[in-house]
Amino acid sequence: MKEIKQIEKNDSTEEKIKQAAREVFTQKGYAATRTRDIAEASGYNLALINYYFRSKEKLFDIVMLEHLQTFVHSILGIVDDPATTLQAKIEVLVTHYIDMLIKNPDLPLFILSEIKQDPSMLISKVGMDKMQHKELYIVQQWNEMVATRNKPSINPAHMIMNLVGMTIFPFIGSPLIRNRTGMSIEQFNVLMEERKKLIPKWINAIMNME
Amino acid sequence: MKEIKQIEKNDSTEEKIKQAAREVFTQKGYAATRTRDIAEASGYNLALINYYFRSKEKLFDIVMLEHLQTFVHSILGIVDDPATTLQAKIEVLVTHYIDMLIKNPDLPLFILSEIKQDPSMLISKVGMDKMQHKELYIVQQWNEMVATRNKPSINPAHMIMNLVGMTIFPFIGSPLIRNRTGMSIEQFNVLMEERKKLIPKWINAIMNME
DNA sequence: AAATTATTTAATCAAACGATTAAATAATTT
DNA sequence: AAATTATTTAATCGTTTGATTAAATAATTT
Repeated sequence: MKEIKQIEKNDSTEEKIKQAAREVFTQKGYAATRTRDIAEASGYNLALINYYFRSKEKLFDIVMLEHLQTFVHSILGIVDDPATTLQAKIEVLVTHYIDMLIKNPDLPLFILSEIKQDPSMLISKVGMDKMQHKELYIVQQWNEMVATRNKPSINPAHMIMNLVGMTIFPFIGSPLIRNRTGMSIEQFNVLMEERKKLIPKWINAIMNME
Repeated sequence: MKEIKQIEKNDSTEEKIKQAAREVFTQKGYAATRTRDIAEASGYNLALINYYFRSKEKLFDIVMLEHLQTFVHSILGIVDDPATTLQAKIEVLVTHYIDMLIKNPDLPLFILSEIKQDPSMLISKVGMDKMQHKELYIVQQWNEMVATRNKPSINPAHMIMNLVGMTIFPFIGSPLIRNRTGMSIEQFNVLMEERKKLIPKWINAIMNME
């Protein structure tokens, strides 16, 4: 056994600081986060934060890197699976992301805000340019679908925006939505659970219209 | 004529500072914006900024207030018009918002980020709780529609999220989308122009499915 | 031309913030 | 028990930042 001292990997001090940093950064954004906030949230002190991670920016880079990996993670496995239909892929994707977003509702706004501040991060801090042209199986399936379908063609970019927008936007707009409607987080999450099944149907309806 | 000295209202120094503040705040957010940035962007100096607006926060409040008014503005006029059909209202709304977002692509991410930081702003800094229960005409039209339609009913909240998500999300995700696809802003805007006509159709297809 | 107002200059303050350091103490390992 | 490692304490440094001030200059009005 390698794990004798630390029962769980996230029991180490370094990991606990990283966890705290993740929470604070994700909730407040880089600029509004003070290193002292992270110290307080972690239960350790300022000196130790810098002892482990050298600087605020280095700690942020690590947090952001892991976040982006969380986001990209397992997408490829879903999207590149020859065993599932296009329809099934959409269902799995939406379910997967809504589950993740219910657990991490701040993630989209945080990531999109920081990317906007520094889009070069996508290629510098993450090797996100690797799978650029990988000829994913889902692309092939998409092309087959639009070919065998005798409807006016739709720009795939539109459908991706629709799919991602319908899935992610409610979480980005959640504070506003909840404020306006008086919805609780629980009620909101019930709606999100409903959307797991609804969004694929809606995408389907859009594809088969006219 | 009241406007002899200043040909345009936005020729005054106060207005030019406010404009600069709007640009910087909207692009970088409150926390990442330094008062010195606003001074530089306005062409005036730090002392004058504080001379006119007392503090960074006061200036921010004004900017945010005007932004929220921009967002809410004319919605009521569209949504509460008894002369137009529900379908027509959706078309006008989408067109109106996409036009506005092409001119102000940073607005949604900025507003939603700052609202998230301080949701109480919606009622404190803006009188956004006035038109709370105003029994808008569009609500009546919606109820009529779902009544005369013999399809399974959909929670209106879902449809609003879909409509707003499909309209606004592309602008929020624009930096990421453009980075991934290599799209230029012009190409992106062409897509957004297309969506003016497409989104109402998609909403329609969703409403009439099953 | 004189008076008033707008804007700049430059210096400065106080507080906040990222970061470092050295020494003290606690916890763990050997 | 001794040695090593982890963490705290507390002080401090240098910089940034929001904000203020007083005096000088420019622009506008009277």
